[in-house]
Amino acid sequence: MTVYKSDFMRTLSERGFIYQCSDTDALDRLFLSETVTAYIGFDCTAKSLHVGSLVQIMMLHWLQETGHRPLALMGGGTTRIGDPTGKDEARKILTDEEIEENKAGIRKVFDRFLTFGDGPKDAIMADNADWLMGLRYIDFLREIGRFVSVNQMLQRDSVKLRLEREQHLSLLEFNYMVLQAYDYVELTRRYGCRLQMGGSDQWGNILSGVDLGRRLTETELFALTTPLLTTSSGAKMGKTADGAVWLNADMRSPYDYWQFWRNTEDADVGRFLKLFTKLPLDEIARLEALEGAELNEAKKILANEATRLMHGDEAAAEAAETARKTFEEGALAQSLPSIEVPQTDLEAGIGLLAAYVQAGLCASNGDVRRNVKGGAVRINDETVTDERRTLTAADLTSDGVIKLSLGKKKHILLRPV
RNA sequence: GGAGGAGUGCCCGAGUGGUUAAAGGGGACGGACUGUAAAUCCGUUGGCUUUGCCUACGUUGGUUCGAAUCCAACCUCCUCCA
Repeated sequence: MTVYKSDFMRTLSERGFIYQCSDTDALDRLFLSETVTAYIGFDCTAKSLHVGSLVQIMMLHWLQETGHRPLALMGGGTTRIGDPTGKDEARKILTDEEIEENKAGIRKVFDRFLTFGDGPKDAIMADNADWLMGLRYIDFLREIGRFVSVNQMLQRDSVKLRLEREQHLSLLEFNYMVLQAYDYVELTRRYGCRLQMGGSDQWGNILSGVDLGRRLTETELFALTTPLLTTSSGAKMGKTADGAVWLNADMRSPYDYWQFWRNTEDADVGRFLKLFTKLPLDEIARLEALEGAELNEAKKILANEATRLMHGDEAAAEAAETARKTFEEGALAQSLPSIEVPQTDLEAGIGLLAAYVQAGLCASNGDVRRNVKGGAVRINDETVTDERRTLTAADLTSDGVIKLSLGKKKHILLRPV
């Protein structure tokens, strides 16, 4: 491993953030000599970012931590195009309202990890809609387009794969990387930005910006990517049956977030501790050296720390306590995620199928039926064998709730109101 | 512009008139085993008011008692020719 002199590069390197970099030595020197502004772009394709973006967010956090200036770029403009990278086909076109709503949701996350303001080291949030929306086609082609090589674009994986897989690629999507490249230049002009970071899938897009920057601003710009995050058994990070592991609390509760980290595979514990917590490396080394069941302690610490960063001390402690009661005591924890149903509905009797679908434990009635057959459905810890069972006030426990479980790990409380 | 080939479920991929909600694999979910892990084994994997009905094999129409399978047009991709 290269030994870096700057705090930022050393930290990133030691903690496993670096996958590719356009010029590590020069970048290291840059970080030693000045306060560097670096950016990462986030498209507004959903109301929240998910754990897949967390590595990126942590990088911005470390950037500020080591005395530099992070810039979070909202893709308010580029989201109107849709990044073809890694996609088989164009995503559906989002409406302006959806994009604005998504942007608002995504912004919230950054307040937890960055300090914004007007000072020289305060983080900046920008939106590429500000300069992309007003572009004029012919002007843009003449000023920027002449410096963009189609030959090079065709070599980029995002494009090449599409073509090789015999899938349609529209001019709209093809332009995405040109706009991303232009973003980089624009940020260099506006904020003196010198570095763009991103996931490894963004390497091509980022380099396009570096090339364009060299031609237009005669400044050396840098590119740095993180490794694609997969679990040791090869699955993509953060993708589960119930979808992505969202960061926003209203889309995935702190308890479920905590559980996500608690269920980390053994082989990933050390790697994740380095990437997703701020624990000192010697402490991490101690934790990942644990073996067998003892590793569970390390997983709890991982869950605690990751949840703390995301949702705060209180939420993390509560999630840990809920998990302890549920899994270690087998007791009913009042703080499990819950859904509310009107008292009157309960008195009338709620169908098992409806309850599970409403709780989000199953996708459809048929899904519940299948799980009943498979013995996965339990009410108040008793296995249900009759799919036509109804839930009534008689099912309320002494705590006044009904515990719906799917499998061993998913529990939702049903609360009458 | 011309000739030929292709488009199947979350993904890959078989199927070329009824027995096909569609083989097989992957993934995912559930069960067993464990440590709320991995690996392994087993089961499940379109929806619904479930002995039935509805939706689904690029899109839209058509032929037929009956179509993923035949025909037409369109969309997209590939190969060759101009």
